[in-house]
Amino acid sequence: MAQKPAIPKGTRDFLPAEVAKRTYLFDTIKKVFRRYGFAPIETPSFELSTTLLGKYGEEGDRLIFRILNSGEKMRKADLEALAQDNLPRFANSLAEKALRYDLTVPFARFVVQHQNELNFPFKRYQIQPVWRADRPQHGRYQEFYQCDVDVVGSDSLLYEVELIQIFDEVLTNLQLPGFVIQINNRKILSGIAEVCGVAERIVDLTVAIDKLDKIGEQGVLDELAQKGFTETTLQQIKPLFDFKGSNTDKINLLRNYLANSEVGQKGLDELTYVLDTVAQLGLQRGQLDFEITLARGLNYYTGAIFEVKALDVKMGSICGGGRYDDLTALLGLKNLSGVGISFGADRIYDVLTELNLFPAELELSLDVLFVNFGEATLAQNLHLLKKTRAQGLAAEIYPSAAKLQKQLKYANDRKVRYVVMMGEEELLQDQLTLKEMESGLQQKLSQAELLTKFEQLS
RNA sequence: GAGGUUGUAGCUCAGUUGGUUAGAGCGUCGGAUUGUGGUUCCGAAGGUCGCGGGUUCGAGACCCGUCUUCCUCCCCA
Repeated sequence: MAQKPAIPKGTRDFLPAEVAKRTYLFDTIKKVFRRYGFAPIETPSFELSTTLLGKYGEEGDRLIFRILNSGEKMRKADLEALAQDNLPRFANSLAEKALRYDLTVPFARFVVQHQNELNFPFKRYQIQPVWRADRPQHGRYQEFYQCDVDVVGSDSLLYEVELIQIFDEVLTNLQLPGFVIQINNRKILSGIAEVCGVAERIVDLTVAIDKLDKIGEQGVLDELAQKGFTETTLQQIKPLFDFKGSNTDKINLLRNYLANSEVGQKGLDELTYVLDTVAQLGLQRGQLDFEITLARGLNYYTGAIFEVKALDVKMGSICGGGRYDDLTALLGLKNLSGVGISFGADRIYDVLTELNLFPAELELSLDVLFVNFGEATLAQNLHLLKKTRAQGLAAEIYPSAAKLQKQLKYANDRKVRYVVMMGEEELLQDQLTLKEMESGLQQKLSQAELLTKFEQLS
């Protein structure tokens, strides 16, 4: 009966010390977002299933958490579909709502719905949890926060540049020592598919190429062969494996390789512009790499694709993003291009923890503790406590006149900076004892002197 | 969704081929004569051995199921 309570797999509780770190992380991110002119919005944690389904590809649909219909709505269950073993249709009839899978699709819905209330280009940021019915692993959770910035209503490549600057600024501000911002362009990938004569199979092609790092050239070829790509196609793909060197080297090789692909050339133009502009402006700690094999990213990307990886840690991508030209069209609003990126807060948290990069002062939760010496001195302590709080310091008084030893141990555990001791001894001399916990030094002060000192702190 | 792996006090882990009241370190709490923490000394509390079945005279150890952990795929932040 009295079983130990538990939480679902892939979810976590956050203790005060963890929340302090997460707040620091979110605040650092928000500060940069605001500086680039983005304003926050929020959307519901669950959407209508029809809004989400079909936007993330087949795999994506599988990972969407569905919310079971309740009450009378359960009667809507499509038993016929079940009888026919059509599980997807049956599932849809059981759940007309679902937890959001990311923040981009709900944002697209938001834009379509509020198009007449928004000014374009519309720049928004959004920091909220998302849910995925994934199998948990290191750095993969079923509930995690994404921090998204997106612009819709402009196809200007200046926004690609701006978003790269945001990657660089946020991660630099978080003191991350090294990270690579990988960039590619969906149009280049389309060009490759076109040149190889498999334009309609771009997804299978790019998904396989994306694994080059992991499974090697032969692995990629094997996977493609297995998926039914012909030997001729494989031969046309092979040269790509040798496209190495600097960003410009790779672009030059592709210029030639994609000579007969209009869309491919367009992709290279876009990429070149972005790379050149960023190079002129310079980055702080980030390194911007054109990665031909970068193909991931959801199906709805149409232009630039981004992915960021932290150096020296075993962790998947910590950020992602890209341009999507047709996402709002799926929801009924055409000709509205958008581009955006997402910071994976929980993964970044894990990286910062592993590299020990959180500022130490985040642990300080209480500035001042007043020792409780009992009824006789309580009123005067409470008044001084009130004045201390009025100065903006976090202060409290111990709830009972426990032994001094215990009260100081509490102060120590709470990592309190100062302890004020104002008992009968001190009050007789119209003084108090201020103890600085870290050094252990104590001094006698008047109440006025104490408040003057505190004023300088806050 | 596929395959593998893990689960013993709050935490990190011991626990011999199944055999008496399941242990340690750390942490927590209490104490070491009057108002001084982080170091030391003494003491105490705390475990349905993830959960549910089964095998056995007997199971923390073996079997099955289930949940969870971590890993490899798939996919992704």
